[in-house]
Amino acid sequence: MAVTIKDVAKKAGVSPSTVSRVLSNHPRISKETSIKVKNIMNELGYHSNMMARSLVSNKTYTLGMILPRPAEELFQNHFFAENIRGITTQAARNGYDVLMTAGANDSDEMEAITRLVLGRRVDGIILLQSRKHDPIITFLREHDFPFVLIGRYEEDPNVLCVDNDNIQAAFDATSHLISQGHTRIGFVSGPPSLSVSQDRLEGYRQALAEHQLQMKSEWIVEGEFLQESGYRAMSFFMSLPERPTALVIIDDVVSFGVMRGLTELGYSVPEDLSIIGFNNISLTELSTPPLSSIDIGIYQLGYMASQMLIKRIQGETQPQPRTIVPHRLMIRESSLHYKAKRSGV
Amino acid sequence: MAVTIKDVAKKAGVSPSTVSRVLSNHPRISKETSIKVKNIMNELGYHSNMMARSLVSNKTYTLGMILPRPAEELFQNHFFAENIRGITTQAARNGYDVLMTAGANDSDEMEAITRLVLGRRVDGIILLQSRKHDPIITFLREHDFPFVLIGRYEEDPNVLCVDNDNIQAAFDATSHLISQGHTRIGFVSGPPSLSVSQDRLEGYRQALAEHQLQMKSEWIVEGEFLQESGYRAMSFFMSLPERPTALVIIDDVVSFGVMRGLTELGYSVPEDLSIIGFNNISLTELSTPPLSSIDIGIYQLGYMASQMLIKRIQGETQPQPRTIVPHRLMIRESSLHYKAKRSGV
DNA sequence: ACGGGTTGTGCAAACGGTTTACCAACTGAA
DNA sequence: TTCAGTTGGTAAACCGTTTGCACAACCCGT
Repeated sequence: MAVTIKDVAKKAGVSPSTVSRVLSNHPRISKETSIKVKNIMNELGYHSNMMARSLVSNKTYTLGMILPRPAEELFQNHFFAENIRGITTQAARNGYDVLMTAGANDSDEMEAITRLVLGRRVDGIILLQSRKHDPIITFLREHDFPFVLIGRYEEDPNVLCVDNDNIQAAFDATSHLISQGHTRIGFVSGPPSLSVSQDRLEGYRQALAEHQLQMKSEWIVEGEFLQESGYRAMSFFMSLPERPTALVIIDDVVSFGVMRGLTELGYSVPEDLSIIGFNNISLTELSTPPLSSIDIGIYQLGYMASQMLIKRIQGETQPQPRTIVPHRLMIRESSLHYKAKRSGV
Repeated sequence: MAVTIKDVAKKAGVSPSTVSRVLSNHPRISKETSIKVKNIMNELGYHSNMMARSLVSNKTYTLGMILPRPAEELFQNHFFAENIRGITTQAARNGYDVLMTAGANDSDEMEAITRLVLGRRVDGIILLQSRKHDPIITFLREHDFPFVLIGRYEEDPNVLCVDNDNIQAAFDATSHLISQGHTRIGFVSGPPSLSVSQDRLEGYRQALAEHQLQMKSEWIVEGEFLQESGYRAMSFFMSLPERPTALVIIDDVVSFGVMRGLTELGYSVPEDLSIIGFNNISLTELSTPPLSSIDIGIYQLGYMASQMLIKRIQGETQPQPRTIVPHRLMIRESSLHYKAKRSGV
């Protein structure tokens, strides 16, 4: 049905091997033959069959990933979309495609990975998340299969991964609030088991320490990456005899919960409470007031992961296993003008 | 390196063909042999090579799609993420994976499609968008290659597609406002060239007509799917001598522009102006007040598209080429209690 | 005991490429 | 003239599966 290398060969009066060599720019093919064959290829509309090519070359030019299961977190959709855009764009630039597969549960997922790896469907894998002692990572390491993790894997420092410097990011966010004149700053954290929570808390600590500011344990609360957590944290803070005047908040969605609660209680942002969140989701610009946030470069995370993986596949060794994607402060209304009001302007 | 069908055959003392038949549950393989071979497969950790299998069977069990290029519209990320989740989940249920590829420009994209189709990398394609007289669609039809479009294609009624009933959706949104006691209802539209804009406007018209309500052309404004468009529309409406008391707005992001503008001018939603948007993006719940919206079932759109495509690939004929995904009214604060305030409650 | 239908399995030819080994013809230097 | 070294190309093996055809062994009714 489809036109094969043999059809081209026959029409050009050469052998299939010659056509193959033309395709791969083999040095020992004459200019003349090459041009002749290429013309015939165009004429016949030849396009090489990737399956056949993969079979013999053992390369698929495909990166695999598994679709993260729908998480409760609102942030997920944004992260997922931006991330995949970064991954796919970079892959495309290097001639790779991205294969996505889904699993309804853990064993499904494991089976999917097995299928991709052992079935030789992909050349490498990008993981969008990991658990402690992740069996998927164990599997991939055992088979010495190329993969890159977005995030970080405590158990094994040799795992290739790309991540943010969350300590520094929180440090910067906190410092920004300090620079706005705040001295009483609280922190709304996520689940304490997550390394993001730990790292951001640490950055917050360091910034306060550097400026010799008071750090009260009651100004640190933990929650989920949900709006409700923000709402609850806000209620708590506002009930304190000595309130913070600004908050560093683990995630934008949580920040929205805080903002909403404040509005309901008749307080205003940033005058009564200045806030800054993390992740810079698109809604930050739309809220009233617009929310200051740390942009963690989600697209870039995907982009770099893709790049690292392709290098790894092609045998380049990485100088170090971890790549850090820089973050950016996106300062908006929610964390500005505090001083202005205080000083009566 | 990897364990092949031959290794299994050798160890089991049978021929490769027998192993292959065990794999495909061929009826004429004895229970005995089947079990023996299966044991050996487990023992050796055998997994069949998809490339080889595809080569001979001419099936890849893969659906292809091209990554939409970053659009200006905020809504895109949410749509993309939900959509792909639907597509991939349904695909996985049927044993298919999804291959994503990206193109930086039109010709890139065309080349990518060619690669997937002619290179026999996928069994079918899902298109997330289309242009008028889309060359990609022309190409696919010419090659009689299975594909499904999310959206609709005016030029060819035979194209398989899945879409919403936007006329009905806008009808329902408008009717809802009417049921809340509004009689002066405006419409904020998108680019008039898009069929979404046309259809939603039509639904709005029909609802007003059914209730014999006044339809003033100055109560209909066009814009982009951007916040600014909403802001501008709002300014315009509020400057009119005879203002609408409620708005049907083509998109949630636009609605946020309206809400923000109203807040800035000291008006309040829904008391001064009730609004309802489309698409039900996640922020709708987070805004103050929460925004009423029409949920167009984005996940479902992807899910159905995937299903249609797989059926088409497997040779099932569809009763009709278009599938309509039902929409749902998500009523929130922004379009409620209008009457209540009017009557002084 | 014999032919005809099942059953269970092996052989070998695809599928569409790549790649190794090999060869013929042409250089050019000794 | 001869021999070694290029240059341009062919033939055949191979990648891992599937599958049509052949065939032996059995089962059953006559």
